Amino acid sequence: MRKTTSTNYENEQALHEFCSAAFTLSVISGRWKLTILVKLMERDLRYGELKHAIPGITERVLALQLKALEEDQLLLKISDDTSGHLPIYSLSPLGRSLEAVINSLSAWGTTHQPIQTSR
Amino acid sequence: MRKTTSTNYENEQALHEFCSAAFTLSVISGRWKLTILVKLMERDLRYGELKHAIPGITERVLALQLKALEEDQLLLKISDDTSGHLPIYSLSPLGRSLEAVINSLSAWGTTHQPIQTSR
DNA sequence: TCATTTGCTTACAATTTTGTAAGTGTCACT
DNA sequence: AGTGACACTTACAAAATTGTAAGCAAATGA
Repeated sequence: MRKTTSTNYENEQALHEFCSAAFTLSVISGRWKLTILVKLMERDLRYGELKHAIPGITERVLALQLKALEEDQLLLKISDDTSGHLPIYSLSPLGRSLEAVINSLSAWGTTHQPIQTSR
Repeated sequence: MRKTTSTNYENEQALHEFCSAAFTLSVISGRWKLTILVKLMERDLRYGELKHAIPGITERVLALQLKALEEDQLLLKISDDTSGHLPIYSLSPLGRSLEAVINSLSAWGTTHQPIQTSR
């Protein structure tokens, strides 16, 4: 849980108020969030499918990031309680609206990322 | 200094290799980096000017973020050793090339950021 | 029905980032 | 020579994020 009484927290909030880019950044920042969003742009996925689609992510962190994305309304967790069972994660319209932002990030990275030396 | 032997570090590197958006994100992530970049888009500034332009930032963190931005080649630290004295921070062409990305982030934030309740 | 898979949660630890406070060296001015 | 502004650096601490390992309940499949 994050403290709401720290200088750190206050600084972040203040920045969001006078820099909307910083706000956007905070929504997509986090080790695996972008990857999750990109996967969900292709199609809706279940927890386990995400886990397999994202090598290296652990259960704990996947759950955390999904929860954060859900809290920020970028995705919906659809559990059909009446009949079905397994929940499915699906991008919300708000989540889909990030596509342009992600494309912009991708484009810059593709152009400017230094070539990785293979090992 | 960051450890290069941690799982955390390895995960980050791996992500950068297969998601260029994640790479871009890593370059602009950091509490005050965006703000510094935005200020420098307007005009070149000295350390002290940046400090005054960005309320809340501390000397230590300003120095750290400037160093990171410099290492990522987004800005130049120009110290005219021959005659002048005070170093000036100036965006590199690479730094300026981020303008489109930042605009994209700003646009999304402006449209989708929830209204702040004043206090 | 009973083991297995699935979708998580919990307790804990390592790592990373950010903040606090004080100090250092260079330069300018007096 | 002394004082102060400026551009940092250092030692330290707090906070935040990420990773490791295990556990657990509900749903599924045999």
